[in-house]
Amino acid sequence: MRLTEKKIVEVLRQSGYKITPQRRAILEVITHSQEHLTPSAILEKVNYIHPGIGLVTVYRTLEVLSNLGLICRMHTAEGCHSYKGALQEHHHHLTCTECGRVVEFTNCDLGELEERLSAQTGFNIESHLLEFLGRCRDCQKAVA
Amino acid sequence: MRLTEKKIVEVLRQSGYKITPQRRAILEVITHSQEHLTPSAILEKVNYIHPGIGLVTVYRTLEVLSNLGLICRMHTAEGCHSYKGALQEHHHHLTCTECGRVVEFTNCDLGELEERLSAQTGFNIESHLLEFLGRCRDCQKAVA
DNA sequence: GACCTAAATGAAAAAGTTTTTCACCTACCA
DNA sequence: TGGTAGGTGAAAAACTTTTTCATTTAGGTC
Repeated sequence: MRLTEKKIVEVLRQSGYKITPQRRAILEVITHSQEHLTPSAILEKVNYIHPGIGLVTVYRTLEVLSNLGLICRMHTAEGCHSYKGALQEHHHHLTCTECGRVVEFTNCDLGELEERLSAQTGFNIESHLLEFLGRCRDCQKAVA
Repeated sequence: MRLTEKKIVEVLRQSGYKITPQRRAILEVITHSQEHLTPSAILEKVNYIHPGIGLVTVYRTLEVLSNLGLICRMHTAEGCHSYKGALQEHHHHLTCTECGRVVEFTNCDLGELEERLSAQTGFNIESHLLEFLGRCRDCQKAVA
C-alpha cells in the first residue's frame, strides 16, 4: 500500500516537523501522482494549488520526506532527484528504459546472498540497492 | 574481464571515430580505475596524463563511449553521472558507506527473481543494478 | 611526406540544477 | 495570545551539463 497524505502528515508531526500549507501542497502532488517527478515538475504542479511556492521549499521538503522514508528518491536517466510516493514496505523498482514506467516489487530475497558476502568480506551490510531495467510490454510492441 | 583500452580503441576506430590523444587519456583513466568516476573526477585524473583537456571533451567522449556500450553509466545512490569501465563479466559492488572502499563480487543469482518478475510484468528485463552498502571491517573497528 | 576534409577540440558562454545565506514569517505549544 | 523554533522566499552562489564557434588535427588520398 502506498502511503496516504494523511499518514505522511501524521509521521511528519510525530517527527517534530511543522505542517505548513506548502508542505501540504507538495504532499498532495506527490501522493496523487503515479509517476516519478523531478523537483521542477513538482513545483509546476504545486503552483496550481499554491502559487508562489519557491523551488527551494520543494527541495527542502523533498529532502525531509525522503529522509523519513515517506517518499522514494529514484535514480533515472533524467537525473538524480526524481521522487515518487513511497510504499510502506521494503521494495524495489523495475523501470522501462524506453518510457520510464516504473513497476514496484517487494520480495527481493537477498538475505542469503547478503549473509554470504558478509561472511566473505567482513562487511556489516546495512542496505542494498536493487533495480531492474528493461522494456515494458508496450515498448516491446512499439519496436516490433 | 574488463574491456581493455586496446579493445576499446579498436571498436572506436571500426565505428568511424578518430583516436585522439585526449580520447586515449580518458580511456586510460577509465580502464585503469576500479571505481565509478564522475566527469569531474575523470577530468582531474586525465589532467595528470594530458594537461589541458577540457571538461567538455570529457563529456563528449563519455557520451560516445557510453553509446557504444564501451563504458557504463551508473545510476547509483551516490549520483547519476558516474561512469565505469564496462566489464565483460557481470559483477556487482559492495561499498563501504564510511570510507568508500569497494569490493566486487560476481555471483548474484538473480536469475530466478528476474524470471518471476518478467512473467509477472511482461517486461523484457535487460539488466539490473545491485549494490550493497555497509561498513567494512576497518570502519567497524574504528567506531568501536 | 604533403594535402584535404570531416571530425574533434578548447574556450567561453549559456542553460539548468542544487545549495547556501539571510531577513522575515508562522505553526504550534504553553 | 505570545514566544520561539522551525520554515519560507528571494537572491545569489556553487555546480553541472550543453551549446556555440573559431581553430586544430587524425587519418585517408595522392
